[in-house]
Amino acid sequence: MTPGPSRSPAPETRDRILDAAEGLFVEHGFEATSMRMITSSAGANIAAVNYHFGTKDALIQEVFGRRLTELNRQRLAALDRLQAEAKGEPLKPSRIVEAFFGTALELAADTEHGGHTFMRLLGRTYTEPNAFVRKFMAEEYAEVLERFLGALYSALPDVPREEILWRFHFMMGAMSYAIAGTDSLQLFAGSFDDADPQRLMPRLMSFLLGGLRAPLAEFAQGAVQGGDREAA
Amino acid sequence: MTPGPSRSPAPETRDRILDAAEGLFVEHGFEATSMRMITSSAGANIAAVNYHFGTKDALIQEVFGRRLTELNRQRLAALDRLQAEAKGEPLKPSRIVEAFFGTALELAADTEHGGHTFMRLLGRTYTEPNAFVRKFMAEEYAEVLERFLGALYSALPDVPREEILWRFHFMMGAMSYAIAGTDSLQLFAGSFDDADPQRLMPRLMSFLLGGLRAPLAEFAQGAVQGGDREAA
DNA sequence: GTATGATTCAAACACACGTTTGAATTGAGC
DNA sequence: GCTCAATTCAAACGTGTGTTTGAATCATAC
Repeated sequence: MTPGPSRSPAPETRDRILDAAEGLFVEHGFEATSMRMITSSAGANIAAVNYHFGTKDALIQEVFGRRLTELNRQRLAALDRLQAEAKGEPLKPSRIVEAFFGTALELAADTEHGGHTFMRLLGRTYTEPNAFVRKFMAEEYAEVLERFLGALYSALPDVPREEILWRFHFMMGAMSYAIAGTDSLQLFAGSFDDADPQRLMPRLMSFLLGGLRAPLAEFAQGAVQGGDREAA
Repeated sequence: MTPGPSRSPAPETRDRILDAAEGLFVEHGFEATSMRMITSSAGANIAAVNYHFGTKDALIQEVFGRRLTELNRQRLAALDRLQAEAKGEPLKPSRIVEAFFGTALELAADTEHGGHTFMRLLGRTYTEPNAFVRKFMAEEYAEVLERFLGALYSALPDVPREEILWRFHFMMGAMSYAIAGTDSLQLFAGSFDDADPQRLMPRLMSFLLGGLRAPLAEFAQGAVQGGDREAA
């Protein structure tokens, strides 16, 4: 039962289901997207999803897996390239940030092959409550985060590691919202005519680097008066 | 049917349901939280929620309404105070940002009366797919965003309004993730021992102001080379 | 052409969902 | 003590969920 494709090259039903699921997950969320919505949108039978993937959770995992693995592979490749070019010299923090977030933004700018759709989904999923999804994401990110945080630690030896960690967290939030929140929540009513992903890249990069370079906060209570140490 | 409380002062069942719902929504999300989970957690009968609120959507709306209205009232009061003190002088952008985000961070630092729980929920909800929730949030935020963005436009007359809009968007993302993502996604494995909300405030503020002040990006394609104009 | 494995299909499974019902219980005002 | 409205309760409503079944169809190899 649930034999799985043994040696056939590319049955297209499987991919149609993945594409349909990806789009519907973005639009309605995981829980609110039913298997019947997915299969009918993909023009497949309801039983097809269990035949090809087993369970709904496994389908979710596969929706992420096929894109996230590749994204993180590219991120690591970009970091490898940087470190190879540097030949032992310390890396510029801005280049590290570009390798991580720029790679993601390039995927988000791809509106033709579903990259944009996926990045919207990914952005929302960082705060997804579903335990299964969380666990999967953590595993998928473990190596990448270790490598990039390590690179930043080396590039900024004078900045406390905890500060770097927090700022990386802040940066991920800014990027995720920039991508996921633009067209989903119309809080900023009618104002994002210029949601062109091509233009998002330089805008966001400038903001991220500004935040990374901000003076380190002192732990005075109340209003923040930034110190004069520069973080980056 | 569904008479609603007409003139009684404070039946406690209603509040127990709201508190239980708030906590469960944070933990599992809206869709994955059932009425039975809520009422059993609140020690109430399953029918109580429909008696007091009518529908699940109305309950969700009330969970947000009771806290978000107050938060935004405080934000506007803080801006009023700033503008009164300035007596016509232009406001410092950093003060405007503090009025908006600092007020929210203070609520997030309140772990005793559920403020922290609520802010985690709020952060995730900015990207919530549910159409009903989105519409409600947009209405609830309309006035506050108009006032604060207007204040920033006046404080930064030389910066294109679209840039200010984007940076505000980025800032909201950084804050939301900082609050919502800390304990939900353990991407940064085991590293956030120091998740003390009191310390989050100065850290995040420094980052946000750094991003706001970052040089404006030029729209060169490819890697970002920030211009030399300062945004704030 | 027939055998074999992969895939599709209509139908049903048991279960959980949000909501409703109508009777019981409570509590204050007279 | 009685009245009457507010509230609680057990039970059921109809519907949609993820998943499973077993037969039908398809495609390939011999």
